[in-house]
Amino acid sequence: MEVIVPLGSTSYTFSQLVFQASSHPSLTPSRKLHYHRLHLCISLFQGKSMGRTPCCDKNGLKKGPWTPEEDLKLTNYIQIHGPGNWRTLPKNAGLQRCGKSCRLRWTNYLRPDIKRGRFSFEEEETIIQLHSILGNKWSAIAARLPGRTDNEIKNYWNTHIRKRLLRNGIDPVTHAPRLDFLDLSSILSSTLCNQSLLNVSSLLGTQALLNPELLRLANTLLSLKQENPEILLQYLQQNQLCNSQQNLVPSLQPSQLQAPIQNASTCTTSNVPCTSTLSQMQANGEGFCSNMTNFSYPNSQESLTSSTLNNAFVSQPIYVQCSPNSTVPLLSENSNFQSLDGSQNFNFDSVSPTPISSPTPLNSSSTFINSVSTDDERESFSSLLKFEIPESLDINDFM
DNA sequence: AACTTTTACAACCGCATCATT
DNA sequence: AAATGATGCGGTTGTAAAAGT
Repeated sequence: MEVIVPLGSTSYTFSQLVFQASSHPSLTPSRKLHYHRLHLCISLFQGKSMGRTPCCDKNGLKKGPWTPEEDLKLTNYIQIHGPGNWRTLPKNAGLQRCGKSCRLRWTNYLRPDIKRGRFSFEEEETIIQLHSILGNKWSAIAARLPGRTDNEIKNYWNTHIRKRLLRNGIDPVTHAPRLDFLDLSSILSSTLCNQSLLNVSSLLGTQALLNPELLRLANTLLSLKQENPEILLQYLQQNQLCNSQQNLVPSLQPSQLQAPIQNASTCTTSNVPCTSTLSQMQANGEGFCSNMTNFSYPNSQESLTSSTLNNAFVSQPIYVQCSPNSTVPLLSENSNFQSLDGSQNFNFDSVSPTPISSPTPLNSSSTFINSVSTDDERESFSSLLKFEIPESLDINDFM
C-alpha cells in the first residue's frame, strides 16, 4: 500500500520523500522547511517520536544504577581524555550508556573533587541562606559549596531541610514563618491536657517560636543536636551561643533561665552554660512538649510547678524587630488567649515596652541582625522579620 | 519473622540555554 | 537569522535500605 504524504500544495508518495531526503545533498532555504517536515513524516512513519532527535539511540542502552565496572570504564576514560564530548564518550569508552547518563554519573558521583558524607552545620546553614536568596537554583547554590553537587544539595533539601522547616512552621519556599505550617495543635493540645501547665510561661515558649530568625536558628540547631551533637557543641562554642554573656535575648535574664536550661537535654553533653536562645530552641515543635513539662532544677531534682514556671518566666516581654531602628511588641497588650473550655484566659498585660533586639546569628560567621552593614541587607533582614499575630487570634482555630 | 511504610538518594527525563554551523 | 547539537538545570521517579507494625 502506497502512503501519500501531503507536503505544501503537492502530495508525494512516501518512497519519493525518502528518496529525496536521502539523496538531496544541499537544500535551498525555501525547501528547508519542506524537508524538515519530510523528516518528521519519515520519523513518524518509522515510529520515532517527533521533535529533536534524542541525545542517543535508546535501543540497547543500559539504564539504572551503574556497576563498578562501568564506573571504572568511565573514570579511566575521563582520566585519559578528560570530560566532555559526552555524546561520543560512551561509545569510545565502551559503555552501553547514553552520554547524558555518563555526564551525570561523572559530575554527581565519580568526580574526584566531590565531598562525600554528611553536610556540616555550616554547609546546611549556607544552603538555607542561599536558598532564601536564590530559591531552587541548585547549581548556583552548589557553586558556593565546594565539593557538593546540585543534585546532592537538591536531594538534601527535599529530604531533610525542607521537611524540618515545615515541621517548625517555616515556609520552605518563602522562608517566612507560617502559623498554618506550625504544628501548634500538638503543642497546645499537649499543654491543654495538663491544666497545671496552662500558664503564660508555656505560651511564652510558644511565643518565642514566632520570632522567625529564632525559629530558623532553633530549627537548624535542634536538628543538629539530634543528628550530630558534637558539631553542634563545636558550633556553639565557636559562636559563643552558650555564653550567657552573649545576651542573645536580653529580656530573659540568665539567672531566671540557667537552672532549668542547664538540665535541658541540649546541654547534657556540655559543661558550657546555655542561654535563653537554647531554651527557645527547646521550645520548637520537636522539643517543646517534653522540655516544657520536664524542666527540673539540677540540684534538687524538683520538677518545676506551674507557679515556679510563672515566677521564672512571666512578665518577660518578647519583641520582634520589624525594622532596623525600631522594635515593637509581638503581641499587643490586649492580646488574649483562651483555653478550649474557656476556663483559662491569658493576657500579656504585664508586657513592658522595653525595646530589645533579636540579635540572632544569620550565618556561620555569626553576623547578627543588628550588625548588618548595608541598607539592602537591613531591608532584606527586616523583611524576614515582618511577622505578627492578629489580635483576634483564637487558639481554637488551631485545634 | 514477615510484611508494610518511610526515607534517602541515585538516576532519569524534559526543557532551557548556549555554541556552532 | 535560523537550525542544529551539546550541555546544563531542575523536577520527578525508582529503588534499596531502614524503620515501624
